Amino acid sequence: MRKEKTISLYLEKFGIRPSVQRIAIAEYLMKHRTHPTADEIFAALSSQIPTLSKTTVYNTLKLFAESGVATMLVIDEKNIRFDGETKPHAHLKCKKCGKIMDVMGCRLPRYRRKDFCVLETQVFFLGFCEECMSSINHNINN
Amino acid sequence: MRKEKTISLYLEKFGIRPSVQRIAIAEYLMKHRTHPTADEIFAALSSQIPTLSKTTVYNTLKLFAESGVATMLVIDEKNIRFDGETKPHAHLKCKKCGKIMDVMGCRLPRYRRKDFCVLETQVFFLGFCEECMSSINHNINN
DNA sequence: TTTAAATTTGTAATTAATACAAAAATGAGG
DNA sequence: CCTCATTTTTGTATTAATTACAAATTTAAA
Repeated sequence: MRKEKTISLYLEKFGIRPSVQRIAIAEYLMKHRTHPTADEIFAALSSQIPTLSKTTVYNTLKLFAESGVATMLVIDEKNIRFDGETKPHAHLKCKKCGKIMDVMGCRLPRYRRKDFCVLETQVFFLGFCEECMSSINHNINN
Repeated sequence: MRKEKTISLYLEKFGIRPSVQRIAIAEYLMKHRTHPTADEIFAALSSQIPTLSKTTVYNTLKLFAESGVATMLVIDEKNIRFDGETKPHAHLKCKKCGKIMDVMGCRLPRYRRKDFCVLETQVFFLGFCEECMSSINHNINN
């Protein structure tokens, strides 16, 4: 496939040797903008790659995060999530259903100080999504 | 002690009945601006309250977070941290030593959209603190 | 084809957090 | 001062995400 070739080249740009597993995980991250957990990625890919191991998924995601292919999102108290979009952007998180959404059009704050070297800025807006908001209203009326 | 009285009244304002354990945990959070984990709080208080149980610490911190006495900080991939300062403010986190520091003088971004109700905004600046930066420089020179 | 290095896999271990039920403390009424 | 219901605390057992580690497999180069 042409797509695999593209992802291979992309990974190589970050100094990562492409493998079937790494390509599949990278492709999953790019196609699904759901900020998946390692477990979700494992579940989604294990039919496609039956021998896939959960450890490989963990190792690969760690490698991706360290080399800049993906971002590690520490936003959910249960699991670590991963984001294939590496351009800086903010996130929305629903406090009820846990859904995480991208916010591309919001300028991130800047901060400088001499005794700290800022490399990355993360902005999370926590609240209620539309569906959960209406279900809360419904409950109040009962 | 007078301090306990003050903390009692503070907890009651949030609808929380004061108990020896709750007062001690609230006091710890106010005195120590280190964004401690449940385990750190447990370790620090168990000499003062020998019968203290880790479950109580977890329960109390959850109660505090739900009622607004403290903020739950999901910033570290290992543990949840808690912050007794509830005024909105940003945080710095060192990627090397894991230290978390407050940033009081940085305006948080605002974001509105009709299909989401923002209740809370979290801003994290990740990077290297002064000590870790100099240790990295030192390693490069070796 | 051989061999070393890199990658993947599976299992076991670790550990933060939660569930749950018993024990203890608290507070109101009598 | 008792009694009883409610709240809070405690300890143990469980859950589940992540990591450690070593064996197996794959890859790439000589």
